[in-house]
Amino acid sequence: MRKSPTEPAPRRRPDPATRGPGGGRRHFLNRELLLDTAIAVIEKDGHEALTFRRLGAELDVAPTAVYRHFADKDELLRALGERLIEHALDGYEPAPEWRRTVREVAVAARRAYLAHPRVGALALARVTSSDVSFRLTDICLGAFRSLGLDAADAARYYLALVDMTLGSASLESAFAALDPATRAADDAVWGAEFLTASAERFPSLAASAPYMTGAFRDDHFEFTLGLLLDAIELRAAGHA
Amino acid sequence: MRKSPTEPAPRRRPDPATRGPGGGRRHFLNRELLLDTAIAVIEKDGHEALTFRRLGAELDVAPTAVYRHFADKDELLRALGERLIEHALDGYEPAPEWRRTVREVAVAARRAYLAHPRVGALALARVTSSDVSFRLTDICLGAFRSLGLDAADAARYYLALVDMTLGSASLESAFAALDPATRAADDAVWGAEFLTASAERFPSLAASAPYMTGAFRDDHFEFTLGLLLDAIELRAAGHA
DNA sequence: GGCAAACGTGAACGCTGTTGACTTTTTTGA
DNA sequence: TCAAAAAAGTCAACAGCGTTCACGTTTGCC
Repeated sequence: MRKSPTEPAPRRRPDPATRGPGGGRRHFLNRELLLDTAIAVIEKDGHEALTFRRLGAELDVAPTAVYRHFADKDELLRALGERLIEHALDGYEPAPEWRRTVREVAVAARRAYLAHPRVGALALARVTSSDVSFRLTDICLGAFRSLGLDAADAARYYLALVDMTLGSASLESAFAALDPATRAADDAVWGAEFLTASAERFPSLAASAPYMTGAFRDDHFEFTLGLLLDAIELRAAGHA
Repeated sequence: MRKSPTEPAPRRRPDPATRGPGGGRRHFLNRELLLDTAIAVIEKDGHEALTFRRLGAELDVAPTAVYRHFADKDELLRALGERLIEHALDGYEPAPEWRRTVREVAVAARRAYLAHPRVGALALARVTSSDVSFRLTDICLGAFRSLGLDAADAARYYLALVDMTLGSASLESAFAALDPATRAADDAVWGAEFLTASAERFPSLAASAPYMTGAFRDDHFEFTLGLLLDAIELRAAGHA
């Protein structure tokens, strides 16, 4: 954060004799370029590779040039989330069936928010200024309204949907950053250890152990989402 | 990570003349003390305050002493999650009613995993070695089994429950680390802007805007959880 | 053409997790 | 009982990150 101008940081001035050239206005950097570069970096090397230094290297600029376009990293990440949503869902038209609409939006949004563990939280922290996001919210609320729910209930179910979608993305994104050895240990151990070790003490666990994998496949999220939509449909029917 | 011993780091040796005293075995540090200190730090100042230096300061030891007890920060965080679960749920006995059981476990687990955004992901990455966690998994699976579900279905619903619970914790934990001004901006803007600005373009959004807050209250998670449990109950009935 | 604004640069800061050699204390085994 | 090994804590330092601030260059405006 930039400090109050009344309190200059006690920092040694660079020796003018050794200071190199300034940058000047080159007029090729802009937010969109930075964001698209950030997306490419994440897709190639994961979200932990997204540093200012990396962005600078990719675009042949000083890392600090990024601060001319984004106040700080959180602002970069917020804008990143919005851009990913636009890429995925700009121009989206609702499907004829409400469930399909909500599913398509949620699955795509989750995929977008997988980019970085903080993106979901940042999306929730500030009302977006993006027309695409407004429109998607409107579409989902409209889908719930088509079930006969009033505005307050539609909002409540929408927030449940958001919590689940962004939560799943946040969790999986954090998981993806763990080192592969840490992650890989899981499946093998569930399979081996509990078929034999603790069947008497934990019988339900022993019986289900072979099936306790796959929490992060896309179709697993869609399964959970389907449960949520079942419940919403059930409750809406109860309102009628 | 400690490197292979075949490849010493090219680092300048400290001048023996200036090197002070080593630490010796004082036998008062242990994992439990470190974990409980970590918990206290997080509760007092939030998860970003949890650094090795902070732990060292709290216990009057060098920060690097922590490495004698935990291989790295991830291992500390994993152990932290397990300890929090033990605090919350050790000795838990299932309620007479399956929904209440699952709800009590999920709400308490979510509360534990709010400690740090990475704890949920770390919990998923490795099969726990904690009896408490095994037992809780067994209890939840047992609750689903009591609905007449088979072992594979019980596992699938359990994973949905885990995804939702840990996801919600991960998201909210990340949200909690944002600065208060970023967080506070949200509610005011939902209230003001959309009652007036875009009602024609986004009618459902405009109607629901006054209700679009409160995503992070505990009762909101319980509402979403209730939806999930409704759906599980409905699908279990379809199996009968 | 000169000045102000915009934007990029470079040096440096503060902070974090981490490494590896050293020191001190405790434990072990003969 | 003593010496050696093990355990555990210390210290100095590293690499890397986000960030700040002063400087330098380019562009746009009057």
